[in-house]
Amino acid sequence: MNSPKQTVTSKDVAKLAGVSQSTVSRVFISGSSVSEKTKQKVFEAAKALNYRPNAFARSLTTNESKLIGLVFPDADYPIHMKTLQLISTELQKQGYSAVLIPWQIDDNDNHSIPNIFQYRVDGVIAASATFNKSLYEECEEFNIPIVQYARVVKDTKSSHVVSDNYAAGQLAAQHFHHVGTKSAVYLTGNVPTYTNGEREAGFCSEFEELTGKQARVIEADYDYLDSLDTIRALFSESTQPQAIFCATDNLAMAVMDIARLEFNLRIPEDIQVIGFDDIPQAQWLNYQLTTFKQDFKRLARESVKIVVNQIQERNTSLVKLMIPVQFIERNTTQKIK
Amino acid sequence: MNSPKQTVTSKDVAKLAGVSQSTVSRVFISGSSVSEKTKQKVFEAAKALNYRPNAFARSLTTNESKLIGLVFPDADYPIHMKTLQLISTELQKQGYSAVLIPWQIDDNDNHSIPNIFQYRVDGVIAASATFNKSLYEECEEFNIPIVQYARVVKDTKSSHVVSDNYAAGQLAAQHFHHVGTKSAVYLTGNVPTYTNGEREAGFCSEFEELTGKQARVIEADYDYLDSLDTIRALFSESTQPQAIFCATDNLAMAVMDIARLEFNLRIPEDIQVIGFDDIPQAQWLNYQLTTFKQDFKRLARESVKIVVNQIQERNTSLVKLMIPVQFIERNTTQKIK
DNA sequence: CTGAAAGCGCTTACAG
DNA sequence: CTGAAAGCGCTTACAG
Repeated sequence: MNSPKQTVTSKDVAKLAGVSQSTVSRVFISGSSVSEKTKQKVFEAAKALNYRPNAFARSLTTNESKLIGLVFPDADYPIHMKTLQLISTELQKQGYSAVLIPWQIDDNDNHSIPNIFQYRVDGVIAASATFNKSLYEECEEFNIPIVQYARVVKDTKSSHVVSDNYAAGQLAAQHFHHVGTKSAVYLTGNVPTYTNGEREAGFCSEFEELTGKQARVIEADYDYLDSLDTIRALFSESTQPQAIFCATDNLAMAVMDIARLEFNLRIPEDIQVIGFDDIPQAQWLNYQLTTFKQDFKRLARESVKIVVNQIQERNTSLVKLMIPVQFIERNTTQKIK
Repeated sequence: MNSPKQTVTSKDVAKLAGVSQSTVSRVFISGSSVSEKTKQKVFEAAKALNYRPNAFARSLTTNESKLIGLVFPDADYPIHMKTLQLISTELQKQGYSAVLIPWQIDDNDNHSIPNIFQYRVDGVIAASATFNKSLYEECEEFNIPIVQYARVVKDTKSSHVVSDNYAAGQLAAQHFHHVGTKSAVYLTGNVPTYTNGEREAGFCSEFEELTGKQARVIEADYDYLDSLDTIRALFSESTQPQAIFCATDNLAMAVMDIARLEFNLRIPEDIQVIGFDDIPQAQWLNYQLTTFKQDFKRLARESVKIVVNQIQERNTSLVKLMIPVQFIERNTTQKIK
């Protein structure tokens, strides 16, 4: 039953439709001048034969692949599948497909060419939080536009679209101030990222500006379990902060669990918590976490728009876009009266 | 600064290395007979020019693309990014790359050919839980092997590798029985899937076999929030089950939250809970959920192995693989004495 | 609007 | 082991 992969080509369609091969080709290129009548004939023949234009052959002549390389996000953070889906959908709308760029390209092994570049992607969207130097170099080498999604790696010749993390930090500080908070902590993860740095900077500067007191910055770990000891240590001190702004919801939930389960603290009465990301768990009965929501849909749409524009207009000017973030007030913060 | 995309071809390398174009080509095909000396010359020239073989041109002659279509999982389930990463890595090892097949191919819009098939993927791995009929039809049409990852859609000409869900159900029932449970519920989601059906069947038949009582099956919703009302209704009944086996960890955590926060039930003393998936939250202090862990690494490895084998050996016999599941006993079940 | 022909960058028999 | 040449399935000037 293993019929050999009989590929139907434009030649076959041409023969059946009684036209030349170039005419068939034209029919499948939007904007070409083909009479309605022949167009119909060709469509019929194509349908009868189940013809699909061969994208490889096409890209060989047009010198564009309609393929976008996608560096996908690190595992384990619940929000990322949506990202992927949004980007993929958005790309499809624009006539592009996504090919996955392996998360870790082995930087040492120079002999094995990262085979992804053999596919001549027209552009790259980088949604991974970790930095891959060789990727940027390759892209620059081959003049491939690259846009960073919800992240910023400095000193790279690349565009980015990112949430306004600084403003989020400011907002968190303002909220704490408005409800009378006098001491606050910014709880961060272990890997320094630009976006996280912005949150921290916005929070700390605004808190000091408003209250005259410095917010403490404590480094824990982005992983829930690995953050626990640091949080325990914090709560074991003689005086505890009145409010904690956490780099991620994950971290915020670790704080909540420790505070309530191990230190019998009430939230928000004894201690207030704000997270970042609005992961699904933030809405769970047990957490009801006040947090910030990024507009991932818009981030995806804009990222795609940017690469596509740079590809099609051969536009090399980099664009840096900042998207506002939404404050979601739930039950882990005190209400402003 | 917008240097035109100067593509370096094998011809350029040939000229620089002082050999013929076909020799250059041979150097980049493993197994071709080229003298060590010319090989070195070519490598040097290639490096100097930063040459990358053009995969499109290659696949045009070889009639294989080294591209695998990947139907990626539905959003919002925390475990899936790992899946993607594992599959992608595994593919890379085998010399393949993954191109994303949009989650929703519009079945109605027949005029717009799903452009993904213009890329002539050599095979497909389907990791989405939702069924896409046209995808299977396309694959069969074009004789493209397809393997389902951690899921089974019946009546399709496709291989699959899947966890032993039936055994997991049996194990859950056995555990409940061993600690003396007399009444149990299987709490399921809203979308019927084959894998979930297996869990249910294994659980119900084993529970009845061991205890002589029938387990109740209740349909909630895979979404945490949407499942809450059903769970509330269950706990509002006059008598409550002693144990609940949930189709997913998500569901199990909804049960726990409702039980503890709204009905003041103790877990596992008043009610036992078992989940399925071992999502990161299962280890959180607040949950410590007893659950089952799928061997995603192995699922990924086997899936890839199967497609690659079917591609390279032109092997059309379907393979159905079942991978054992690991029971992880935490604190939401009573201990066997 | 349509066709014949060249060319995209490779691989692969075929000679030598 | 190596080179010249045909061919993979398209697109795109060039004529008509």
